[in-house]
Amino acid sequence: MKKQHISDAVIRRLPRYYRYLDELHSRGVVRISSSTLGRRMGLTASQIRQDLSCFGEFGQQGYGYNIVELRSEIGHILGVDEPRRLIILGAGHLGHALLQNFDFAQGGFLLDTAFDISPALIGTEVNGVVVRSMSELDSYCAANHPAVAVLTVPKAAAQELAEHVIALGVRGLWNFTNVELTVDASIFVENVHFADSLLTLSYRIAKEPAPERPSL
Amino acid sequence: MKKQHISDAVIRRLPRYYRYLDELHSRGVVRISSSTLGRRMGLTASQIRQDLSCFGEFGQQGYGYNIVELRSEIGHILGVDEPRRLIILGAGHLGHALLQNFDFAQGGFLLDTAFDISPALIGTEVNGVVVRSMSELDSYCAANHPAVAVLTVPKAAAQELAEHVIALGVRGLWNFTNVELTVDASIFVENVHFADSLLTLSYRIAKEPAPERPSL
DNA sequence: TAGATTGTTAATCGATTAACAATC
DNA sequence: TAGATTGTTAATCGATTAACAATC
Repeated sequence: MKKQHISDAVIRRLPRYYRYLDELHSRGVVRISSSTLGRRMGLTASQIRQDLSCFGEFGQQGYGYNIVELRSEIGHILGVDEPRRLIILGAGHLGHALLQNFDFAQGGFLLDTAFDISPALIGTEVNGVVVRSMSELDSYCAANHPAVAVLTVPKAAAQELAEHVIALGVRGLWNFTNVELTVDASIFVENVHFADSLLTLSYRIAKEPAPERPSL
Repeated sequence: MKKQHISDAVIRRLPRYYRYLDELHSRGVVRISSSTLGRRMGLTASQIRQDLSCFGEFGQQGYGYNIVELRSEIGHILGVDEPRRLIILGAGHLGHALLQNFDFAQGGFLLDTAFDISPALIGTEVNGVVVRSMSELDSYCAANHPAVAVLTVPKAAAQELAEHVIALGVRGLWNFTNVELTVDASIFVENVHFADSLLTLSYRIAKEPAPERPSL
């Protein structure tokens, strides 16, 4: 039975399912039951069935789930088949690394432009994406209506730039800066806080005594 | 009252507290109550007091929390005052970006070496950190006992390399590759799955109809 | 002192797990 | 058909919120 409200916990598991089904598919697996998938992913079969039931009925009694079909359904739920335009703000080391390594198209995003203020970067092309001057940002947005902006600028520039692109119609921010952005509730913000992530690792290591190390 | 088991939800809020208290401190704020902090961070006062009470009693009735003191207590809980050695595996675009932008020392990590297999990178120095050949990995670990390895290698190399450094005594993995690592339960893995993160943004945008755009 | 705010206990809410009838 | 496995309802567990006595 389709649900009205989907919890954050469920939403965050969807990409994992998507990724894992992809891998199973590439290994030639055709179908899978919730119990097998659960065992493999470290989840309970109940949880998987509950999660999926938020969005519809994708399985078949006695058979399980067809992998290609379920993967495509989840992709649809995640919106990968509705291409949306995305821009990168800041083509420094991190922005550059994303341009080089990350497959935006696979997530359903169209990317053709990054923006920066550095004269050394403006006009260069990375992996088929042109770096333009921030001064062209307004006209680009007016013409292309990007839905998402990636914030890979210095911390100090983040809040102001975020407000600027929101005014230009951007609906979601992928925030790599180490600041808590303050924006209207209608704007979607997904934070990638490296420092926070590493500190959780630090905590776990600090808490757990080191196991006996076999003498080297 | 100190708690035995700390939930994951609490652990993930600690770095946020730490970061926010830092910001308040740098703005010259000396003390704060749980209700004010909650309002600012979008949490309830109850939750903050519950979270902190897992680790001890850091406040004072009628006064609230001293910011410098609380920040230092949380830093201690997170283990930032117990320096631990860290290595970067893979000095490509992403590893390079981390070397350039990320302050490992602030999280209590000592970093002096990255490893790569590319002859073009081996021997170069980035931000004071030397890139060495993977062939030196074993002897480096035997001599320096790094606690954490950052995985910024291609997907295909991740699992094998993870197992290798675990055998060399590494206790935590900061995994930037888009694979689910399979390792012993005693090893701490913190995943930074860019694709998963962006897909949650995609989902939210796909689900919520675009608001009326003021005509441009 | 009086007001403010803590740490903690109790109540509520939501998410996960278990159970099972339906059915492929 | 018989066995397997779904989707869903009910039970359990855990996390968040509310309430309040203690006390600075």
